[in-house]
Amino acid sequence: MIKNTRLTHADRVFQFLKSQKKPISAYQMLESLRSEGVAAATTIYRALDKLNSLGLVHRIESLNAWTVCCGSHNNKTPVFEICNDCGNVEEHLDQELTLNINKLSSKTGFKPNNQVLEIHGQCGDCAS
Amino acid sequence: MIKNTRLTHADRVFQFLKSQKKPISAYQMLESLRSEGVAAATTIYRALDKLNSLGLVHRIESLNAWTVCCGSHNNKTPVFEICNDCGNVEEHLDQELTLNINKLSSKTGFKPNNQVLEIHGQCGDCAS
DNA sequence: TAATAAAATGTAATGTTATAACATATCACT
DNA sequence: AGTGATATGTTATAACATTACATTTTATTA
Repeated sequence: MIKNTRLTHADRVFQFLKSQKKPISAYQMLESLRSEGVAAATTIYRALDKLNSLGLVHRIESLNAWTVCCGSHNNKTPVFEICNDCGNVEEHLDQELTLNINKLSSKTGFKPNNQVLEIHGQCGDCAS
Repeated sequence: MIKNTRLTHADRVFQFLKSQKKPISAYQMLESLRSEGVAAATTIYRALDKLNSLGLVHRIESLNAWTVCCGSHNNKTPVFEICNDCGNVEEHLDQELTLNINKLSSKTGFKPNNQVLEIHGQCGDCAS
């Protein structure tokens, strides 16, 4: 008695993102998933909304693009290192950085809720 | 013999941004500066490019909007605290946080070049 | 000062990202 | 089979950003 076998477009978007090495824009996803029956931008954005609220994907604000989450965050805030040369993006979780963000917030009386930490530069591979 | 008194649209954009408390989108600037002769989006974007490369303004990636720089950074990376309630944005320079970012980078072999640090949440004023 | 080079701006079109409003289809469950 | 919930489609449009090329204005200098 198999249940919930239904494959939704959100699943397709997630599978597709997992197969990609770099962040992908919503419209790129649409083009790539048309062959699987996804017909409209709206559907992609709905899928991304859902995946995002499940913590399965991240939006990279400075790229207007999306990528899968590395796993679970354990209360650490994710930091993305984005290579200007090859376009690869790595997600990192750093305890100290997380603490310092919180420390800064308590200094300024700000209650953080969602953080965008994106570092652009050159990755180790491209530097060598 | 006065020279270089010419007021360009870049100056007008800068003046306007300085008069605003919250980040402003390019098209909002256009609407506000039409009365001063700014006629097209292109002009706004050109002005922002220039001001940005002079370090006079910042783009807030997660808002698609722009704000003046707080002053000089002294090698510290700016962090923006963005209030979800009132929309105010504060720029902070934090030594420790800057060190953390650099430390993380040296750990991962990444050469940082430009950082996007934007914290969304609730500011002190709105919390009380 | 007329000629010219450089900088600033305009115009028009288009590309890209994101959302809104409403209709329809599909699935899960009784 | 009927019903409600979820998923998807359709169409239009809003919001943000860039391109290519023409024109105007300013600064320079012969």
